[in-house]
Amino acid sequence: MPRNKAYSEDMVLEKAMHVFWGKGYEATSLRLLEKEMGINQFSIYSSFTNKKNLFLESIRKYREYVSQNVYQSLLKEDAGLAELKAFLMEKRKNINLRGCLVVNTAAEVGARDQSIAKEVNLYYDFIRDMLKNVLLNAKKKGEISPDVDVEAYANFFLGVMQGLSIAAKTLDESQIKDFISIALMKVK
Amino acid sequence: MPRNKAYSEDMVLEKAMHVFWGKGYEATSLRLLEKEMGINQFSIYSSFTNKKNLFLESIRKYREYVSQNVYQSLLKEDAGLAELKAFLMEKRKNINLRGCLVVNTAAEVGARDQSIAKEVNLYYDFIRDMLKNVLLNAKKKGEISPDVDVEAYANFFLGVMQGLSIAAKTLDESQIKDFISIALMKVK
DNA sequence: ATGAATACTAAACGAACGCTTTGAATTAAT
DNA sequence: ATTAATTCAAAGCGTTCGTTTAGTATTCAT
Repeated sequence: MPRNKAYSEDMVLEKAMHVFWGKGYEATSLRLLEKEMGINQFSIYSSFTNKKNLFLESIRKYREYVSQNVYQSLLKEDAGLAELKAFLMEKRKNINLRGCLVVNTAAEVGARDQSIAKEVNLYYDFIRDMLKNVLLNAKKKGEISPDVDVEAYANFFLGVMQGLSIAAKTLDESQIKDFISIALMKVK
Repeated sequence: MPRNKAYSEDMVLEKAMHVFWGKGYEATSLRLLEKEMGINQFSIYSSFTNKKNLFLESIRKYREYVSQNVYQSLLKEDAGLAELKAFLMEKRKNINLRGCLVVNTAAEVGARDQSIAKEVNLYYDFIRDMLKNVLLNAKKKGEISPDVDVEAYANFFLGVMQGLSIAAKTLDESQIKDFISIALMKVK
């Protein structure tokens, strides 16, 4: 009986994610979302309840997005130190002025909103797990010493990536190169 | 002839800085500033022109504030590696949930507003210069090898501090300790 | 074809926004 | 005392905010 939706919720969600990524939570208005998502406010609310929930879903979508478009090489089952080095070295020249949606969110919203903070933590758990797997593989391959503390180094590179997201907005390419090169010297 | 101001512009500016530090630029309303600064909107505008200019002046004030309350040990003429280690190690337990005003600003506003971006850059020049001086002193004292690239390591620690500001909002103390400890390894 | 259910457009809601103006209160030199 | 300058509290400017409502269009089982 019902009429069919004229849009894909998944596709308009990805568009919303890009808007939040570029402008942040507060500065993104529903009028802009309406324009960029290509559907009107009624549809936004009927599909995503309200602005905050749309934002929360955008963060989840972002995790999916970066898995496929940013971290794909590090998420390969057997990715090791070589992949980590290649990733960071390539990242520093291909800097994204929008930084990282989750870092931006942590900075903007911080711990002020619990549901958002929770989503941020889930994202970092995901990145940390990925890094732990990479370091474990590096050990197996003999790329790093067998007595490297994997958990500690995962937290180190997580911190480096957080710094990199800010540095990408404020430093120039050669300064970022310094940062990455020295960070990579810490592990062997 | 004129009546005297009932408030100190410098003191209300510092109060404004703390509000922006805690809430960010967009989320801080003039009504809240009015309340926290203890003066009314007319006075805010007659002293600081408009919200954006008040924000710019708050960033400048922040530089002055951290010089006296955060980085004082590193700004001492002869501060070296020992001071840097002590600073980072102490910072990791005394984490500030507000993070760093300038990192928050970089994440929130990014390069969208030129006058704000310029103020952000000035702040990082200041931090980088401080770090360069620390590393130069460390060389003189023999705490690090004479062929350490001071410029590069200054950029490295700048990146670490940017990461630390985000980590302070998202990671727990032991994870931050991992980050800092490894960052400090092998500066020599 | 009809009826029930859902999707869509467009307009509008009250509240809050950044910002400006008004007018009375206060000051200090004349 | 008068006068000119300045401060301050309060109200109000037009705009935009997130959200909702009304009314119309579309779909599909009967």
